[in-house]
This record gives sequence, C-alpha cells and structure tokens, in this order.
Amino acid sequence: MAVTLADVAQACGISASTVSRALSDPEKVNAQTRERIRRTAREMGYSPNSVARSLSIGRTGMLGLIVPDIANPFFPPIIKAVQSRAGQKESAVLLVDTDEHASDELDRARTLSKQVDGLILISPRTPAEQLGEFVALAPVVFVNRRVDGAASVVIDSSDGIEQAVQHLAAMGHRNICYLGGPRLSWSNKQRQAAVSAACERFGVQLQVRGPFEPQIQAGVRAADLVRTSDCTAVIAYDDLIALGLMARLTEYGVQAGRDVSIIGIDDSPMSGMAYPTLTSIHVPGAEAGTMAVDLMLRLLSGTPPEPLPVVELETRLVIRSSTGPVRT
Amino acid sequence: MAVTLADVAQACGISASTVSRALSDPEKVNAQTRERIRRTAREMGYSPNSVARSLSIGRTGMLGLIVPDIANPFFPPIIKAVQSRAGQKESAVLLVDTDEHASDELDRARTLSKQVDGLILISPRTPAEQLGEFVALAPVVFVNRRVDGAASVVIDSSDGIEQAVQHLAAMGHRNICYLGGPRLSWSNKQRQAAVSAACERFGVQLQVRGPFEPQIQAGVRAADLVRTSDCTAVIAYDDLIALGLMARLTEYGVQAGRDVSIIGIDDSPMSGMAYPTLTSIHVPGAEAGTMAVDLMLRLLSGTPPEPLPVVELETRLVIRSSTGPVRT
DNA sequence: GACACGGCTGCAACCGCTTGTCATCCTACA
DNA sequence: TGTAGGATGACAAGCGGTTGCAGCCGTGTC
Repeated sequence: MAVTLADVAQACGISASTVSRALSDPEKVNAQTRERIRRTAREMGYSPNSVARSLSIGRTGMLGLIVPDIANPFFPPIIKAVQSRAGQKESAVLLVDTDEHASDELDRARTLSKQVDGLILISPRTPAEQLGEFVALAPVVFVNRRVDGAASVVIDSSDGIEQAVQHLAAMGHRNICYLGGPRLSWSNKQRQAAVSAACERFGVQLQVRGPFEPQIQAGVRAADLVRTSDCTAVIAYDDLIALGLMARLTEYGVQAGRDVSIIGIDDSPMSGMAYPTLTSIHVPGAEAGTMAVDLMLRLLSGTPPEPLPVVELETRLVIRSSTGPVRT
Repeated sequence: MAVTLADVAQACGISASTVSRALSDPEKVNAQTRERIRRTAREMGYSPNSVARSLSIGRTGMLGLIVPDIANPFFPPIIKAVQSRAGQKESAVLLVDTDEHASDELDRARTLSKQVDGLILISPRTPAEQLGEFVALAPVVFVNRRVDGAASVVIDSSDGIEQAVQHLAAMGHRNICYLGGPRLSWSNKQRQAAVSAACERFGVQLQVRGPFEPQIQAGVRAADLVRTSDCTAVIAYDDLIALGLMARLTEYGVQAGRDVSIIGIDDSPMSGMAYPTLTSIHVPGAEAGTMAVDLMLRLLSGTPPEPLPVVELETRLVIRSSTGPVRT
C-alpha cells in the first residue's frame, strides 16, 4: 500500500538502485535523471521505509534515553535538550523511565540496545560495579555520573556548593545540615563530599541526614529531623526535598530565610515559584543534554577519540529568599 | 558480530526457519527439538534483531507519543503511564516534544508515522480542521481532545469545574475570573465553557482573561490583571498559572485563601506543595495514558470497533487552602 | 498391505533498501 | 582511428528475520 522504491523505479522506467542513489547520494547520478526521479518520487508521495533502511545500513538512527523519573523536574529540561539536539541531527529518541528502580536500568538497556544506535543514561542509579555492562552493550554516554573508561557529561556541583556554603558562612551560619539523596546516587556522593569539603574550608559544622528520595514527601519527612536539630541552615540534595521541607516548616511557623536558611540543588522552575522563593544551585541540565547527544554522535561516527571524553559543566548559586542571616 | 538466527540454526544443525518457529511459535515444533534450540540460543546469547523482525512482519512494536511540553507537570504522569502500559505489552515509546509549537505536530507526526505502529497525541494544539490528516497517517489515539471519527480519551473537566464553582459560590463568591489557556487549546475551550455554564447555574458573575501560556511566568503576569479587577476568586486554566499568580499576589501581600480564592486545574504534585496549598481540580492523567495505550492496542489488533471508542474520564475538586470564604 | 492423514521440518520467497561490481557508452587524447 | 578512462546505471547479493508450501516419515484404518 505504501509506495516503495521499486514503484518509483518502475514509474521512471529505471532501476531501483538508481532511484536509491538519486535520493541519498545525488552526486552519483546524472543531473537530469536525478531531477526526473525526484519529481516522480515527490508526485507519488514516496517516502523511504526507515525500517528497511535500518536493516540495510545497520543503523537505526535512534538513541535510547534512560531516565530515573520523568516527573522529577530535574529531568525534563535535559530530556528536551536531548530531543531537540537529536532532532537536529535526524535522530529519534526512545525514552525509558525506570521509575527510580536501579535494577531495571540494565534490563531496559539490554532491550533497548538492540533497537538503537547508542544509549544515553541520565543519572543512572546502577551500582558502579555493574556500569561496565552498559558499555559492553552499545555505545554509551553517561550524564551526571563519571564512569571510568566511558564517555560522560558530568555536572560538577562543587563550585555551586562551595558558593552555597560560603554564602551561609558569610551570614553567620556555623552549623548546617545536608539532607542526602538516594544512597546509590552518584551525584549524592559528589554533593555530599563537596558540602563536606566546603564546610571544612569555611569552618562550619556539618550534620548529614538521609537518605531521602528526591521527592516532595521526603522533604516533608525531613522537616521534623531538621526542626529538632540545632542547625541554622540546610542544604538539600535537590529542590524537591528542599521545597517539601520548606512547606512543612512553614506549617510549623518556621519561616525559611528568617528562622532557618534553606538551599536546594537543581534550580528547577519551582524554586522561583515557591514562597519564599528558594535559593538553589543552578545545574546546567539543558547544556548537559545537548553535550550528551554531541558526544554520542561523535562516538557513533568514526573513531572514538582515545581518552574517552568527559565533559565537565559548572554550577553556580542562585540566591533567592530562602536564605538569610543567622537568627541570633 | 551479533549472533543471528542462522548461527543458532547452524549450531543446532537445523534450518533457520525451525529455529524461528521454535522461538516465536512453539506449538509448531517438536518439544525436544524446541528445548534443544532454546537452550542453544540461550547459551549463544542469541537475541532477535528487532529491525529485521519489524521489516518482515511489517510492524515495529513502537508507539509514537507526541506531547506539547514535557516540562509541564501535567504531562509526565501521562507519559509515565503510557510508557509503563506499553512496556507491559512489549512496545516501546518514541517520544516527541513539540515545545508547544502547534505547527510542528503534523510534521513530526509524518516523520514518526513511518517508524511506529500508531500515534498517541496528547493535548494536540493543531487546529481542528487539520486533525484529520493525522488519522490518515496512521492509527491514532487522541488524548485530552475529542476528535470526530477518531479514537480519543477525553477528560471531562465539567464535573470538577462545576464542583469548583459550587464550592466558591457556597463561600459567598459572586464575581469570579477565569484565566484562559492557549487560544488553540481544545481543553481550554472545554474548560472555559464549563466554567461559564457553571457560573450561570450558580448565579455567579464571570470575567474571562487571557490567553495565558501554561507557564508559571504567565501566572505572574496575570497577577496584575487580577489585582485590579473586582473578582474575589480565580479559576486558572492550569496549576502553573495558578501557582504563578499566587506567588505574585503573595509578594503584594495578597494572601490566597484569605484575600482571594484561587483554584488550579490538574492537581499536579506542586499544588500540594505551594504555600498556601493550592485547591485544584484533579485530572486523571495516568488513567488517561493507560487507556490510550489500551485503545491503541485494540486499534492495532484486528478490526477496530465501528463507532470508534471515546473514553471519558471524570475530574473532581481537591480542596486545599488557597480557597476560602469571600472577604467581607 | 495400501492409503490417508497429520505432525515436523526444510526450502525458498519475501519485506524494502543499500551498495559493490560490472557492462555500456561516450569523450578525449594520442 | 584506436583505446584508455570516466560517467552512468543495471544487476544481484545481501541485511536478518518470517511464513506459505511441500516433502518426509510414522501411524492408524480398512
């Protein structure tokens, strides 16, 4: 029912191979033949069958994108960037949401790897020992996680975190709390280490609580821990936790920015929205997505550069009103 | 390099067709042969090439999902539901985000339609006259939009909206404002009509403002319009607009639930988060996603039922603290 | 004992496109 | 005028599965 290459060829009284070349490798076909073919193809409404094409050339033109949770506002900007960059490069994106199930990642990757040219894993929750298996499966780019021997786009939160701790220290906070993210989360380890280092540098006492899921409810749960501690400021693993915390504290009459200082990480759109607005560390998600696609395309086309590229992106503190001088 | 059907066949000293049948149509193969084949296949790490399979059987096992904006919190739950349902049914999901560009939808659909078995369009922004073209392209299910002659899952906001207006009227509000969504949005038309009907029924004055983009910033912009009007309550096209509005009004010292009543639509996770928490109309997005996949699978398998099915889902009001008695 | 029938399996065509190889024809140069 | 060489386009062999058809063999029936 769909018009095929052979149909066009027949209509032109010419062989299929020539039609194929006329459309994909124009140089190799005489100019007027080419034009005639193209016109007929257009008139007949021909459009190549991408499955057949994939089978023949051995590439599908699709990228697999594995994400822990689309509903987490940290991810959509990355996903959008990946999509749009892939679109520019004529690739489609096969998206998979693992619902934060670390153990699903490898399974889904295995399935996916047969339908796509390469895999982009955003913030994978899989334990480090198993990450190698992904690399064996297909060309892989990791985002928001550094993996030895693999291409990755990492977001170095240490700059932003250092700014955050400095900001708090400058306002007199001497006792702060870090609300940790999922235990298996690589970025949680990074963030916690950065907080810890910065606290040491600025002479601030640090207490660590957690793990918390990157969800609003977890932040609500964290509120009681914070209220009963002697911390005057909190840095949360992400904005969701920070927002949940802030909302719950508000219910208790504890006001962020006045009674306690709260800093989130991700700078999601909601942080500008909350009341009070949330001081947060901006994480360049969109850039990361774009870079990941570019990296992948580089891996796919030709020889991967030997030391596999690791792109580092920086973060910075965005001060809003959930932070303020320590209450004396 | 990957192990193929032929490799397995050779290893078993058997023909490829038998191997194929042993794996996909077990009944037709002798039990012990089948077991031997399966074992060898497993040992060799065989896994079928899905592209070749697609070419052969003429189906790709993929569904195309077109969404206006992943970053809008209304969509992720739907997308997740579609994914997970499709996953259960061994289908993959090819996601496309059109960034709210109505005119992109048809283009993307055209490209996509060649790689997938069917198209699911969530809240399409395309004008009604052109919707027929999608149907011509491939099996289509529309979500959150009723399209004549096509399968659709619609969310009937009228119940929820009626409850909302009744709720406001009961608290003495006699003058309310509806902040409209995008002009081309079908659901905006539905919602506005429902608000209008309900206001009439409950004897409430209605003012309509807009259009506003479903984004926080639009709500912020709306705040001035609301402040200078004589409305005592607002129903916004969606939660984002409501939240933006509420945050901005808070900055002005106008407190939702006390000085003005605000109701959002979508009941997104943030509505429980904001301060004050946002009264909102719950929209069953996840159910809609699941139903859409089921509908699609029904369309694809066998004869579509003649009157193309339209699934209707209901909405309901979730009262939180952004609404209260009119201030006297 | 011959025949029919049914269960298994192999052969080969096909899905639609790409691409290496080769024949043909024309041009240009010696 | 003969021939080398470059365009140009046809042929055919895949890519890796699926599936209709036919053949083989064993069993049951008359």
